[in-house]
Formats: sequence, C-alpha cells, structure tokens
Amino acid sequence: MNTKRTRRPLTLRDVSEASGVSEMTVSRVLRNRGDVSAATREKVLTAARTLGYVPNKIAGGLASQRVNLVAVVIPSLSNMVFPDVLGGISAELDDTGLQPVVGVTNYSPSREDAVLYDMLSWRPSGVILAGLEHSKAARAMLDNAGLPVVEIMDVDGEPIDTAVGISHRRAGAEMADEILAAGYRRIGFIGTHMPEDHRARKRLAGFEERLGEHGVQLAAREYYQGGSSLLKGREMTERILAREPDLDFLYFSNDMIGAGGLLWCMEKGYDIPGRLGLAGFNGVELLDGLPMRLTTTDARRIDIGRRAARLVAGKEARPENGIIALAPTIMPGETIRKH
Amino acid sequence: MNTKRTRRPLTLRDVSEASGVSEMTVSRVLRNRGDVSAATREKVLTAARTLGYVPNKIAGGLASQRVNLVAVVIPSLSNMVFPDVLGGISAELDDTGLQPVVGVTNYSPSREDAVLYDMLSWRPSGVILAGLEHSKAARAMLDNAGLPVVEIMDVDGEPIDTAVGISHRRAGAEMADEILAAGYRRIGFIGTHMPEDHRARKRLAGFEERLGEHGVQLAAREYYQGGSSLLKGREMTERILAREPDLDFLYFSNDMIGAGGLLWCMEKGYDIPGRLGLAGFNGVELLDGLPMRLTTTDARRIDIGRRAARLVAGKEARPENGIIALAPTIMPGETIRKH
DNA sequence: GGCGGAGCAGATAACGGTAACATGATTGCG
DNA sequence: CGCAATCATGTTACCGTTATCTGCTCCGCC
Repeated sequence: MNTKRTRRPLTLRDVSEASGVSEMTVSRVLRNRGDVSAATREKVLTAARTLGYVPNKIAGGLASQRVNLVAVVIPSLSNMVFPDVLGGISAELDDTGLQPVVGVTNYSPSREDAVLYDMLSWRPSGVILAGLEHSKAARAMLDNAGLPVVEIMDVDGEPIDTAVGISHRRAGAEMADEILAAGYRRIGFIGTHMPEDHRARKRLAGFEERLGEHGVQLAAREYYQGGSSLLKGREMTERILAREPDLDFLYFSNDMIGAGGLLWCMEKGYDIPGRLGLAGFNGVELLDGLPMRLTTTDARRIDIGRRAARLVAGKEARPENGIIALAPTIMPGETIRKH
Repeated sequence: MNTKRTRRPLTLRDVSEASGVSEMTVSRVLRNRGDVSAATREKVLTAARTLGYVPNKIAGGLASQRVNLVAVVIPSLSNMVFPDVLGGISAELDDTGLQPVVGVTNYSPSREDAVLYDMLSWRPSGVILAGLEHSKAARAMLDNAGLPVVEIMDVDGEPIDTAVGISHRRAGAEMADEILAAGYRRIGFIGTHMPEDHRARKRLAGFEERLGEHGVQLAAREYYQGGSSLLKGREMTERILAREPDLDFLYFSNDMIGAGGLLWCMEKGYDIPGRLGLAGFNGVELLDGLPMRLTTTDARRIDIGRRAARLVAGKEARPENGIIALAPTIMPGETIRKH
C-alpha cells in the first residue's frame, strides 16, 4: 500500500508515461476539455486511477490564471448565524465548480485586513465578506483585486461593489413599530458591547429613532462583553430588571440572549407577554423548541448566502446600484401581546 | 483609486521595477528571508505598499513546493460541535504560519472522498479529518499523499496515521455506569438514524454493552431523521414516553435533543431526576442556560482540536501507537439523582 | 479528386514565484 | 595586510500545469 511512502509526488508526467500519451493529452482527459478519443481517454483514466494521481491545482491555477475559489470572510462561526449563511453559499455554489474558503475575523478589523490579504494571495474568483465597514486598506485591496466583491448581511451604507442583505435600521424600526403598536412604553435594550458589530448598532439606531418618532425613549439599556449565550441572556435580564423593575418590554440584540432572557422570565413567573414583552433578532432554529415562541426578526440568512453566491458565480447580474436589499420579516411569536 | 481597474494584476516584477532592485530581493523582503539591508528593505516595502501588491501564493507555492494550508474535513458545521473543534485548531495554528481550510461532508462518504480529493489537489501540509471510518479510496489517497494525517473525535479503531479523540464506547459505558449506580433500570435511548454517524453508534454500543453486563436491556429506543434541534428532542421524547410510559431514564445521543427533551419533560411536570432521569452528550455551552442542568459527557472538543493542530504543526510528536485518547468526562448536572 | 473542416494529439512557451548558486563588496582577525 | 567569512544582491533554472499553435488523418461533398 505505501511502498511509495517516500517517493516524490505524482505528476502529469507519471500518468503520461504510464499511459503512453503526452502530458497535454492527460491534462485534457482529466479536465474533460478538448477532443480526446474514447480509447485514449479510457487508457488515461485507468492509468491515473491505478497510480492514484491527484491533480495539482497549484500548478494548474498558475498556468490557467484561474482559481475556482471564493473567499468568504465572516466575523465568527460560533453564533449560529454564519453557518446558515455558509449553507446558503455552498448550496448555490455546488453546481458551479466554485468552492468557498472561509476566513474568520472575530470582529477585529485588523484581523479582517490580515485574513483578506491572505485570501487574496490565493487569487480567488470572488470575495464574499460580511458587513459594509472595512478599513481603508481593505477597501483598497479589494478595489485593486479586480474581482467580484459581495458584501453581505447589511445594506445600510456604500458597497465596494455589490451588497446583499437587509437594512438593519429598518429591522430595528419595524420591531419598534410592532412593540409600540402593542402598547408597550417602558422599553429596555440588551446588547453586546462591541463597537465593531455595526449591524447591531444600526439595528438599535433604527429602533431608537422610531421610538423617538413616537415620543418614546429607551428606558434602560444594558451591554455585555463576550459571546452571546443563554446564560448571558439570563444574567443581563436579571440585571436590567433589578435596575429598572417597571420595564414592560425587553428588546434583545440577538435570539440567543433573548432566549436566555425568556427562560429566566418564565422561571421568575413574569406574565409574558402581558406584564412584560420580549423580542430578539435573527430567527434561529433554536427558538422552535422553547417553551414559548420568542418574537423575532428573520434576518434572511440563507437567502443572503444564496444571492451572494449567485452574484459571484455570475448566475445573477449585479443590480444597477449595487444593492440587493431583502426584507427583514418579523416572526410574530408569543412574546408580544396582541393588539 | 481604481484608475487601474482594468490593468493586469501586479507581480513581483512591478514592485521590483518600482523599487529598483531585483525580483529576488523583493521576494526576500516580503518573506523576511535572507539578508537584506535596512535601506533596500524600506524601499521595497514602501513600493509594495503604494502599489498595493499582494503576493501570489499560487506561484509561490509551486516554486517552493510548500503550501501553508491544513485541510480540515468535518461532517457538519451546524451542530455546535465542530465550530468548537475548529476554534481549538485555529488557536493552536495561529503562531505557526499554517492556515486551516475547512471542507464539509454532510456525513456522506462519497462527499468525503470528493472533498478530500479536492483538498489534496491543493497540496496542503497536513490533513485533519473527523472519524476513523473512510472509504478505501480515501485511505489510499491519504496514504499516497505522504503528509501528516490526523483523524479526530474518535479513537475506537485503526488510524491511518494518527488519531486524537475520545473513546465513544467508553463514554457510553461510563454514562451507563452512572445511570445504573443511581438506580435507574428502565432506560430508553433517543438518537439519530444515521448509519454514517459512527461515533453515535459506538457510544450506543458501549452503553448497551455495559447495561448488559449488569443485566439491564434498553427498554425502548427511538430514532429520528435529519438534524438535531430542540424541537426534535421534544417530539422524540413525547413519542418514546407515549410508547413506553414507565421508562425511568432517557439517554439522548446529543445535548441538543437532550435539552429539547428536558424542556418538554419539565413542562409536562415530570419529576426530574426522581421519576425520570435524563442525559445527553457533548457538553455544549447551551446547557448552561437551561432551567435545569442536563447531565452530559464532555467530548473534549477544544482539546481535540488543539492536539490535532499541534500534531500537524509538528509541535508535538506522534505517539508510538498513533493514538491520543483523551478522557471523556461526565459533567454531573441535575438530571440524574444522587446515589 | 481536391479541399475545407472536424477530430485528435503533440510541441512549446508561458504563469509568477523561489531554491540554489554566483558575485562583488565589506568586514574580522591573526 | 591578506584571506576567509559574512553580507547584500543578482542570475539561472526550475516548480507542474495549461494556452496556443501546429500537424496529421479522415471524412464528406461539390
């Protein structure tokens, strides 16, 4: 089996010699390109298989000046939102010969620059990256690279090339409408303290602005550090209600802490949605299994992934203004009272 | 900014001309290799920066016969377990110049073959892949590739090269001990119906075997299709208890459905852990925020990722027998009664 | 029966870097 | 002060594949 443990790696030449045709012909067979007789094709394929030849895309990419990779740059893998986006991307890329390669930035702009630089050095066919806020250096790199760039998740801003996402301002505003219409007035907000999470920031801005238009101000806000978890949601909920016991609504900046808050409130016997209403953001699958359905906004993650992939794959044309805005849609749930 | 939109991409030659030194010297500067005077170094870096040059790793990799990539092949991104493993891997790879590239197989052996083939065609420096069960073709490919291969998660079997993981048979057996010691006797099992999830299978085998040693047989079992979610856990729990109402324990094959089952049982007013005990598997963070702490087994995901990364990075030597077995550790929780 | 075009295969020259060796200028030191 | 070691740079030959061009054969058709 591994008689050849120390041998040098196989090349086209090996297959070529084993099958008695030129390297060029082997290359053609292996890529299904150009005309090759059925007989030689068979010979070559057999030889390649028995040798266990695996093509070298490094060499191939250099020669053809084409690399079938799509760089995907996202802030995090751990918050249940980006895996969905990735799912949409790979589903749509599946039949294109393109392959996504993922880089993670941990919400750090400097890491984003580094990851981008690294990705671009592989000369991918396209780039998908989260958010519209990027360093000057990053924008320059992408500008210079001369390839399709799709910024995802957010459309409130100026895309480098194309953007696919939802308006987080709008998502915030629409949730505000919903809450106000239900009659809640003493509203608290719980979110992560991350200056780099621009989408959360915009959501809150849109939310507060709409509240303001109706003469309502946020009655309390609470920020936390680090990742979002059920436990964190519980802690923050307890804290904000200890500080402002007469709040009648809590708007959470994501579903995970929202779910934690919901569980805590239920345990403490709060009348939900009567005495206290709750809402989250994202529309994660987790919510389906909670004792009570948390009201939230569907961030259209899978659709965003799909559309972004279609754009880089050239399956879909870039719109005139470079923006594809999907509609964030409120998923009612049972944590806002009927009105 | 993009006056050069249509220009051909930059190469070393451009930087070389802009800075008045040879391409070789530019290459040396950009890689910090070999001796270069401070003056030229500065000149070159400035030129590279103002041009916006990004090195071409395709060409570099071909020339140097070295590629700083580590292929990571896993079955899924969506079940909260592999993101943790990835976290461990990238943490440990961070200071090595190596970069992980992830491929997802969706638990399909044929997709695993395809993903591996694809990854190997990039000539990575190492491969990390989940599980010990692989097609003959896959084993041959990896054997032939002549690079470090680390199989992760599982150690019950024969590694191709090196394995890092826990014994799932042991994990199952130890949980059985725990359950029996607490006096439960009418035990049900809920798991996914996936012939390709070998680790779940081994866990169950170890579990049943240990029960058998104590003269106990599984009183019921229930399998489901598709992904694991809280909701699925609820449904399956309801179903198994409808069928076998006098079960006194439920062993779930993962925490997500375990948590769903727990929530359902609490709503229905079951006395837990008195009348009914519950246990899951994995030790996911989610459990921290539930109304009651689910007993589970820590699968050592982050450690596994770290050790695997250390092995491919050469920070750690391959052990004699090729197996690094970490101890699965039971995390007590409140869903098994004290004994 | 000559000629255009399709079918098939090979020869050659890139692709953009880096390894390895070569070269000229300094430096150290007995 | 002379010679070897070191430093700083350049030259040359690939790395393994694909684009492109060339050449030959065979076929159909006017």
